[in-house]
Amino acid sequence: MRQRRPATIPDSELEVLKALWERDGSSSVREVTDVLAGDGRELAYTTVQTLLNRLVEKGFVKAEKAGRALAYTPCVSRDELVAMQLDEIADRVCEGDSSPLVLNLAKTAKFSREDIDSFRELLDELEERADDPKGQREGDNDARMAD
Amino acid sequence: MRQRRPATIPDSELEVLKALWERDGSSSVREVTDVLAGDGRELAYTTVQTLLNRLVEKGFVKAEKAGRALAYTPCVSRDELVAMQLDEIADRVCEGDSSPLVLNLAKTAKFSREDIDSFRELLDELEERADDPKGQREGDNDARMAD
DNA sequence: AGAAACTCTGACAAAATGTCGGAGTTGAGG
DNA sequence: CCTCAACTCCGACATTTTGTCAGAGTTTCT
Repeated sequence: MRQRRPATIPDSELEVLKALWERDGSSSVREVTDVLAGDGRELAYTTVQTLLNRLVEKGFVKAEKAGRALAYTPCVSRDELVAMQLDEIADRVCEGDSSPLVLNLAKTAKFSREDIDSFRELLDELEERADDPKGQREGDNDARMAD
Repeated sequence: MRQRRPATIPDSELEVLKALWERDGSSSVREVTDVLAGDGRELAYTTVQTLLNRLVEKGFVKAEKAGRALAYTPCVSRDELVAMQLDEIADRVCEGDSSPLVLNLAKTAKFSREDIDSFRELLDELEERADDPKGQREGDNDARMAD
């Protein structure tokens, strides 16, 4: 039985997931291990493997047979993970209401002019959507990989 | 040694913290226990006490002598906790950049017309501030970061 | 003082985390 | 075909964190 995705990923697992994002497409245990090593994070091969498998159990990563070994691929983009985490917070702390999150975030974070502009656009879009509930656009998954 | 505030509060502790928020001002162990019981969460007195003390260790709650017993008071408001959590996510998942959070949040969450309007206002304010980097002091920040 | 009521300290089992060692498998070389 | 080195997979294990208390201490009331 698939373990429900716990919006809380432990540090070590997150590092591994990031390594997967850092590379493109799927990776083998060895490759991930190397990426981490390159990042100054020296971990035993088996350790990485365990972390990778835990990520699979939790549904964040998918493993497929690729020749002799398994190839691991992230199931969630950074954006999706963020979305989950935010949802989790809204649920746990704010009884599911996410508006407080946005307000809070906007208040404390420091944004650039660009950011502000994107938000404006987003708001326009949201308003339209509110006017026209039928026009729900779904498929624009733009997973942005800053870094 | 004071445990650094881990932006991650376990469920049971969160429930207790919520109970504290639910009441006003400070509360005794007994009172919190009662609030929880009233919420259908039946916990032994000592259990509540432990949770309360852990919250104190973690810096989310403050305990002061009040007569024979200790009076527990939340050190962080719901909003502050939310802010911390958001910060944590930005740090862990987005290398400290919080804009993705807002974008994501805005995209998935469902907002009312009012919400959208408040955001617009907020953006206006932010933009002004960005134009005039010199001193807009908003004194409504009562973030008590004790030790 | 004695009983009641309430608080505080220490304990404990179960689950989550961080990190591997060693068995099993497979292609290359003798 | 057999052996060796390389690599993968299956647990294992020590800590830490979480969830929950029982029993010792202490203060108040009568």
